Amino acid sequence: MRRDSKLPRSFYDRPTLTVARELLGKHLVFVRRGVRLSGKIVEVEAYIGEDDPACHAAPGLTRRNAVMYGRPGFSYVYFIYGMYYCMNVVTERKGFPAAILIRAAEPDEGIEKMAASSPKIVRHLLLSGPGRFCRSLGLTTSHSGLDLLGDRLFIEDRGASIGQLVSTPRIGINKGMDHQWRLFDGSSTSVSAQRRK
DNA sequence: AACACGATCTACT
DNA sequence: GTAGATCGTGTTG
Repeated sequence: MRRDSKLPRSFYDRPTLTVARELLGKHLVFVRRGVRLSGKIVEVEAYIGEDDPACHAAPGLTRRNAVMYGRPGFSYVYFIYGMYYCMNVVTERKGFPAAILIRAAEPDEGIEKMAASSPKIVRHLLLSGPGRFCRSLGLTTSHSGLDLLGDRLFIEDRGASIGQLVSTPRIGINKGMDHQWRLFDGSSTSVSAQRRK
């Protein structure tokens, strides 16, 4: 596709909620073994600073969350529950820990490859849910800390739009429930399971 | 060195 | 609706 549509560093170097809102409708691309795998982002969650109790940076700087304290526009992938990976996009200036969890996308390029990684998952749900998203794409902690302005993992603006912006509390956490920092496209059938308010 | 738990998903009742 | 899988990470001793 068009290489000039790759999002610039300045896109990520802004308030996290602004970046999160604008990430919806953009296409995330992962080049695996020279093959493009991609999907249109339809669901994200924002984790902002050490004062956000649900953010991995709440305990302060550690080996694991270090990339969140770095420059914006890098990937942060972590391992959870002994078997899943979750991918985030680092935002805001160097020194301020914040990131956006990619929770779901609508499969686009490389759907057959994704299906091979996640057999018996319906097409439109191959990238639905943070764990499945990484599983279907083949993303692991070895892909953490990658520059999203590089050629292996990046996000493109293809001018796509989303149906309807919806915000709810974040899922799967027991702290920081006072914020509506989960954003998704209410008209997409690829958004992860729980849709309650 | 030992321990409790987690930004999840699937299978099963 | 709920339990089980399965292990890196941060904390405590």
